[in-house]
Amino acid sequence: MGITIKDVAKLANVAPSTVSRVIANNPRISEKTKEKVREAMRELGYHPNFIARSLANQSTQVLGLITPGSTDVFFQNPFFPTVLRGISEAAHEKQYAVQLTTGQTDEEIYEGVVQMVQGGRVDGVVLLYSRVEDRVLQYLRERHFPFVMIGKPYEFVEEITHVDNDNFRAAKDVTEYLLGLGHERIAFIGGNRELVVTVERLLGYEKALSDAGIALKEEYILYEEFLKEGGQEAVCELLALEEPPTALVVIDDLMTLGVLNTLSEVKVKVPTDISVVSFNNVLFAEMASPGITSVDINIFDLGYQAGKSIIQKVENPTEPTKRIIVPYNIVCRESCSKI
Amino acid sequence: MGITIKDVAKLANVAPSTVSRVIANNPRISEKTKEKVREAMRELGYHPNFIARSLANQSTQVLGLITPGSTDVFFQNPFFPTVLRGISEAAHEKQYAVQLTTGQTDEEIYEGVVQMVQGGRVDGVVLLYSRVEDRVLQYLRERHFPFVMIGKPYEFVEEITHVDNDNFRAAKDVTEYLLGLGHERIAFIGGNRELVVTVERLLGYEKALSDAGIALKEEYILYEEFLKEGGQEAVCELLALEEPPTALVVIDDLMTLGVLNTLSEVKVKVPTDISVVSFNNVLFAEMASPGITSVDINIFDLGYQAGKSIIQKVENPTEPTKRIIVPYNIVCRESCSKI
DNA sequence: TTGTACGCGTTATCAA
DNA sequence: TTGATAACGCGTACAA
Repeated sequence: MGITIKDVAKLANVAPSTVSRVIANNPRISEKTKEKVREAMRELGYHPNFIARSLANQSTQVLGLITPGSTDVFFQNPFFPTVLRGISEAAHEKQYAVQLTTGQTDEEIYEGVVQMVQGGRVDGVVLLYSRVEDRVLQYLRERHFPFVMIGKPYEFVEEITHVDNDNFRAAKDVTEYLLGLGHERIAFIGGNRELVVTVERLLGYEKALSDAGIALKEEYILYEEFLKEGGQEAVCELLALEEPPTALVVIDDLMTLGVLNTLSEVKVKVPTDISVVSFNNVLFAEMASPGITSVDINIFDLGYQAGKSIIQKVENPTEPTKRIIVPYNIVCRESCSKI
Repeated sequence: MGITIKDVAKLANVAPSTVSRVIANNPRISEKTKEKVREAMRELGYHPNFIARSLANQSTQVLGLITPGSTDVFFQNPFFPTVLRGISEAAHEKQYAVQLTTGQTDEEIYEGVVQMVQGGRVDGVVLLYSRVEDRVLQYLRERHFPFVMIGKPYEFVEEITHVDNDNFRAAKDVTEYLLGLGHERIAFIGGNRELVVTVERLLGYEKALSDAGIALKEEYILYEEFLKEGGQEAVCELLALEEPPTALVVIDDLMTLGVLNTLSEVKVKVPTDISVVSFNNVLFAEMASPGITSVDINIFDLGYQAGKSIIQKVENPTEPTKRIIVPYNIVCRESCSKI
């Protein structure tokens, strides 16, 4: 079908291997033949066949991205396109292509990863999430397949290259910010408790409270799905309490949107009646009314660093384990006030 | 490195070709040897190598997705993850993998497509947008490379398989809806005018007005970027008019978010002072306050159908050109009222 | 500096 | 029903 190295070789009157070397810009080829070969390539409109190259090289120049099961939820969150853009940019810089897993359920995704990996479709993968006892992670570790993770590993922190924020501190910071405003009844609305990010932020929240000498209340700690519906449910539960909180730490802007919605429905005013801080600072943190005070975790950078790291690892297998902490900063808007 | 067909063959005491046939479930192999081979595969944990298979087959089982240049804008819109999910699901059903282009600028994307296509990385591609005089489209057509498009082709409508809504009618419908509410001064806020979707919806808007005997006003037709900032700018311009509109047709929910924001800043009330209808019905059409009356274009289905179509085309090159029209429906919320 | 020959892991054709 | 053997397009030792 397509133009191959042989066609070029014939036209340029050289051996196929010479053409191959010209493509690789091998210094041991004379400038003269290089030019001759390049001319032939141009004339024929030659483009190297990646598949054949991959087979010969045992390397594909493709990165695999692994989303958590329940892709529908994950994709809905603006977090996803933003990390994707970050990874994509890093990939582009180094001429890597990017492939996605396609399953919906955990099982499908797992199968997809096995196919990607064992099928030799990708040189390395990036895990877009971190959860407790993850089968995919375990598999990748067992096979010693190159990967990096976005988020903090649940186990083997020292052995897994990962890109993360200091979520513990971030959560501690925002909780202290609320404490500083005079709040004492502060609730925490987390996501799925199997996600490490939930755990880390919860720990930060708890630390801030205990440092301040405030007892933790079990009924102030909720875990919901990473959706606006999650936020809605949480609010209902909290408002039903006999001593409802005066401030909320919500783990994700999307959930916060649900929170704000429900609050406005039941005529609870933000921030006068209740203060809210959130995480991720995606687009609608700004667009919501009131604007949401949110921790900007630099999602793009998370992706970009992860992309760079996995490529380094692929190209240099002896690359040491790394932990990259991306800075965060709190963006204050109108969702908090003194008590 | 990995386990190959040869290892399996050796263990099962058959020829490599036999193993290959077992994998393909070739009916001319006896059940007995099939079982023997499968046992060996299990024992060794064999997984077929896609790269080798691709080379032999001249087919990769990979679909390429092509985003428009200015990926940053495109990715911000919830439209993207949703189509992606649709395509992804179709791909998964047929065991296809999905690869993304990675460039930012038009030029980079174009180069990426050429690499994908000529490099033999993908069997077919889906264009996630439709614009006037698109270089990528032209390239794909010239090479007779299998592709489908989401949106209506600018040219050669009969020759390009595409998945689209009837945007003309949808825009006409919503405009007539506003007319029915008594509005006569209706403005249109479009996206980039090179995008076919902008053109189609504009035509629908114009038709509705002219059918109603209302003269078009040039100053009521604006083109902005597909971002909330676009919506903001548009509003400023419109409000500066000596006869500002009483209703707006906005081409995208994200822009509408900007519109609402700006309106609320300048204390113009929706829907009492001005009515707004929008398109796409993404998550925050519902979450905005007031809720946005928006045309649900079934984004997921757009993607799913496109995925199915490109796979059909790849697997059967003689497949006739198709045009798939995905139905839409108007979701009424609180952003419109009688004048 | 360049050419020859083989291997990468499959599939497919042709014999047996 | 199965086994040799030749592709698929490229990279690379080894030879020249």
